[in-house]
Amino acid sequence: MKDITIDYALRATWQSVARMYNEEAKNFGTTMAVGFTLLSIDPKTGTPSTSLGPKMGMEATSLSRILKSMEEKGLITRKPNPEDGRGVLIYLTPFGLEKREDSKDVVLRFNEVVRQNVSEEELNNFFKVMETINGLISEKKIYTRNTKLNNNHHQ
Amino acid sequence: MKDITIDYALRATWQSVARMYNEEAKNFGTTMAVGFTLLSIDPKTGTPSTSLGPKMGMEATSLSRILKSMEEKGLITRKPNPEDGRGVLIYLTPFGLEKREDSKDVVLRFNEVVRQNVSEEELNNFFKVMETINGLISEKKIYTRNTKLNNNHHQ
DNA sequence: AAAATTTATTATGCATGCATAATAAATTTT
DNA sequence: AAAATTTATTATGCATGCATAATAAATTTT
Repeated sequence: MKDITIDYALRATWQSVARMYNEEAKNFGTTMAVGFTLLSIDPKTGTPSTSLGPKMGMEATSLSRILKSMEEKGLITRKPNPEDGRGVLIYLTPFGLEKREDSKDVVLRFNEVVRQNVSEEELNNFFKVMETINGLISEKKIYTRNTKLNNNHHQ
Repeated sequence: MKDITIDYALRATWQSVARMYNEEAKNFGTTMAVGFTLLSIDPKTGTPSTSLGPKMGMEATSLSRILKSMEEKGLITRKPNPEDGRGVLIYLTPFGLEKREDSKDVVLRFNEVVRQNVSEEELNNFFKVMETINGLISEKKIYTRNTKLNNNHHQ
C-alpha cells in the first residue's frame, strides 16, 4: 500500500496520537503521560506504585519522576505502604480525580472515533499484528542474531 | 481480542520497537533517532536539512538539536546552502556512512522478520488502519469538537 | 539468625520531542 | 525599492523515557 516501512508507519501514527493527546491534555493543564498515569490509579483505594509500571508499560524509574511532579502539582499524594516498608501507595486528590475524568474523556473519544471508522475485523487484525510484533521483539526473534553478529566486530 | 485500548496497544508496540532499536543502535554507538536521521540523509549528495523534517515526521527544531550532536560526533558535516543563505546542506562523513549502513541493517531486519510473520493481507490492513487513524487526527475529527466543548469551561 | 540477594524507590544524567523566542535571509506586498 | 511577511535555523526550557547508581527494606540462603 505504501512505500514506507512498518516501523516508520508505527512511529508516525503513534507520534500523531501522542501529539493530539498532548494538545488535548494541555487544554486542562496536564500532559499525556500524566493522563495515562491518572487513569492507571484506582480512584477509590490506594494504588501501590509497583502496579503502575507494568500496567503502563513503563520503567519504575520513569514513573518515579512523573509521580513526583504529579505530587507537586497536587494531583496525587504518596503515602508509605503499611504492608511494605519499601513501597508507596498513591492516592488521587479531588483535583487529580477531576483531571482523571478529563483524561478519560479524551481516551474514550479517540477509541470511539477510531472504532466508528474501522471495521471490527480490521481492528482485530490490527491488534493481532501488533501482538505479533511485540511477540517477535520479546522473544528476541529480531535482534538477538543481529546483535551477536555485530558484537564480534565492535567489542 | 484484548481488553486494551487502541492507543495503549499502539504505544506499547511502538515503545517496544523503539527500545529494541535503541538497544541495537547502542551496539554500534548510536541511537534510534540518530539512525533514522542517517537513513534520511542522501549518502551521495548534500541533503538540505529542510527535507529531513517532513521525511522523518519531526519538527525542524527537534532536528536541529540532533544534527548538532551528530556533527559533534563526526557523523555529518553541515555546510551553508549556496542556493539559500538561510539553509544548510547535510553531508555524511565516512564514519556517518558506516553507521548509516549499520542502521539500515537493523531496519531491514525488523521489517523482514515482521513480514515473515504476518501475511501480506494483514500487513496491508495494518497500514490501512494506521492511515485511518492518521487521517482522523489530521482532519481534526477527533479532538476539535472535544476541544471546543472543553474550552468553554476552562477559559 | 546472619549474610547474601532481591525488590522498591529515588536521584541524576543523557537523549529526544515539543514549544517558544530570537535572528538572519528570502519572498511578497505595497 | 522599502516595508511587511514568511521561512530556515538555532538556542533554551520543559516533559518524559531510559540507564545507572545509591539506599533501605524485604526475602532467601546458608
